[in-house]
Amino acid sequence: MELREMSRLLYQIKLADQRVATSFERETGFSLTRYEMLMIVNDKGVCSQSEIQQEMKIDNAAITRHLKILEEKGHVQRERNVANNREVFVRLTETAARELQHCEQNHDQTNHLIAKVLSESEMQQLSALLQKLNTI
Amino acid sequence: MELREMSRLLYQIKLADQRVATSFERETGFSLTRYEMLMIVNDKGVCSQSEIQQEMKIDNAAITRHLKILEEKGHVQRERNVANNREVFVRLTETAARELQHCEQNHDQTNHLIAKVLSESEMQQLSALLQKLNTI
DNA sequence: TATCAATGATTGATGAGTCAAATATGAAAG
DNA sequence: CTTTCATATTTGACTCATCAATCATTGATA
Repeated sequence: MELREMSRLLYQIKLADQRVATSFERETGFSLTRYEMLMIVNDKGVCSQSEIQQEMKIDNAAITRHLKILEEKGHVQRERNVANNREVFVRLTETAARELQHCEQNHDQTNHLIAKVLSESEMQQLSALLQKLNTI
Repeated sequence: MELREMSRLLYQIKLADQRVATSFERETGFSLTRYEMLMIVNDKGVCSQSEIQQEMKIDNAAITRHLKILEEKGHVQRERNVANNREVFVRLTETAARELQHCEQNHDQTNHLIAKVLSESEMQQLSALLQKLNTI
């Protein structure tokens, strides 16, 4: 593949990301990144910021800043690990846990933005291709 | 598809975008967005900023700012359209045209970051899926 | 022809990410 | 013990996007 085609393909990824992220935010009220972050905390129960960082693969600075805002909004609680004061433990607040559940329940699977343009199997295809890309 | 899976998929797109864009920049010396912008100007010969905007589908403000920098770096020239002073005409400089050609020629197709993880047909598959996503 | 709406570009404020440097704590070794 | 190194988080400076507001120009119209 020529460089020109390559750049078109990569630029398509960028556009898709932008569109899809803003649609997600409009539909759920959470930014994609923060939703993902909250779900990770939810799955783990309690975890340190670097655990979140490892799962999300974004910069630590970004993690700190998101959590600061999520804390201000009352979505998470943070406290230093008494056994290791370097670490900060993060957990969901109950209101956030409830809110996320509602989000999940209200989510109309067939009517979701993406479901309108991609079938289930296409989504799986896409996921597999992206997974390969994410090994770069 | 459940909301949780959906958010994972969308987050994969975000990560892929980030990785791929930084790799592209490392390899070519141009940011993906600016490379795309320069190639569009190259294809069109001379064009107004709003033409670029329509092709790239990013905010006009971003266009203005990129072009300002590309002009400072000597990659493009800009001048008002005398027939319509609202418009700014953009064209590549000769040095930039040469530089882009070199870029294209030096591009090692088999060894490119993405070629290492995706076959040609997978790239086409990906492109088709993204095209659908970009109709949202 | 004076006004008003539409068009094209720009600017300012904000959000989300990066990297690099700073801080704070803990662990290990002389 | 105290120095030194590693780990975890935070902060600062920067880039690239967005939206909303502004400015300049053009064209239509009353």
